Amino acid sequence: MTPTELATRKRNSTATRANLLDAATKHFARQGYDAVSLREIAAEAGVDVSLVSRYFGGKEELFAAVMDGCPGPDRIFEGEHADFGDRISRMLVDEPVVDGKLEVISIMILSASSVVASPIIRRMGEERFFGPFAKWLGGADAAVRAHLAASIMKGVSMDRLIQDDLGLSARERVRYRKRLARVLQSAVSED
Amino acid sequence: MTPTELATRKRNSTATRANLLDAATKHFARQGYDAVSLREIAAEAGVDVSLVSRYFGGKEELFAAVMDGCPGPDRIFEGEHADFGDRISRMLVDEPVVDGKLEVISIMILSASSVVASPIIRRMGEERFFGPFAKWLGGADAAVRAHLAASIMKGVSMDRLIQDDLGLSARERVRYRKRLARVLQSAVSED
DNA sequence: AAGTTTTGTCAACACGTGTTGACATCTTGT
DNA sequence: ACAAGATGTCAACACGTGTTGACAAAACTT
Repeated sequence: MTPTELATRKRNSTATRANLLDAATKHFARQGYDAVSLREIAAEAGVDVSLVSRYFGGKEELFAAVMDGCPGPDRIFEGEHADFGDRISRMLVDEPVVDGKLEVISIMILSASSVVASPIIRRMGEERFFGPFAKWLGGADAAVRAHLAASIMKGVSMDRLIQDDLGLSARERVRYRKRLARVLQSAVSED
Repeated sequence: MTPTELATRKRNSTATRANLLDAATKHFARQGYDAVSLREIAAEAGVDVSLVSRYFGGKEELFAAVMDGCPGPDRIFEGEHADFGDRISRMLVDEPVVDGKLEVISIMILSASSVVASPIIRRMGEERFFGPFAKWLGGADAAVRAHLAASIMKGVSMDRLIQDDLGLSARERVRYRKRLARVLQSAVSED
């Protein structure tokens, strides 16, 4: 199957599979596991619902595939350790929270209440998030520092999901961000 | 209606209303708005589902009533400002997260993804949480400091909801708590 | 060009949901 | 004691869900 065929074919299983995955990622990041119906996802991808079960096995496996494809901490935390607080606070407060690098956090937050998504989140979070994050941090108590920083990040993201402007004025938001930068840096600092 | 009657009557509307409210609070704090069915709540209260609609009007109004009855920040933050970080960190890390004073936070977290519960949370959170919290804190930038501290509290609570032991050993958890205390105190400090 | 496999659509299913109205039973006032 | 109102149960409803199997059309193989 040549690249040309990949683009010109009317029917293309790998392409629709990818479309399904993209649509699922988008919707899960906005509404969470339970609130999203497979029909919404399929409609967004432009295909029938039944293809989800055919290609992924079911809703649960689709969710696992989405989590698997999300950007890991290596893509999120790249940069200097000294800049951590400043860099992440800008990302958390200024960037859109439902797509881009923060997508995976949104999904974790909005799907935490689901009995079926929760175990997947716990497993993936440990394997692909806390583990690499702690390793990236290094030093003493790396796991503790990673978990605390991750908790703070989730909290801020959640408040932005509930209310995008955090219920603060633009001027207040700047002060919020600066304060958050200091707090995050302190959370991961080795002393 | 004498107190004796209140206890001896087989049928007591105010009592069943209270039972319904208690059961709803308990279940919403454990599973969130969407995941809980009215039949579960009614079964826990020992009555039929239809009474929910009769007494509260519907699921949405029941949720609003639950949020209304939850302990406010006055019950959560009572104490000295200098002890804030230490006190709250103990509460967040050591106490059970699904009942007691933290119930309202659990409900906010687990129901944030619901399209119907989210507006109620936003409204109640502002009226009965951030507002009083900021007033309790006092000083410059009180709203900013309150929001940041609340974000951190939610993040930690969420991680405990996903995994009660935070995925840490008992020894690590102690260090996590100490670090969290410092971070929280720094979040609300006035300088 | 015919036959076979892949890819997508459609209809139906079994289930659970919140809500509603009719009915039964307890409680109270006269 | 009897009627009236309050309180609770039951059955059904309309709807949306994830999943499954039969069928149609496209794409590939020979």
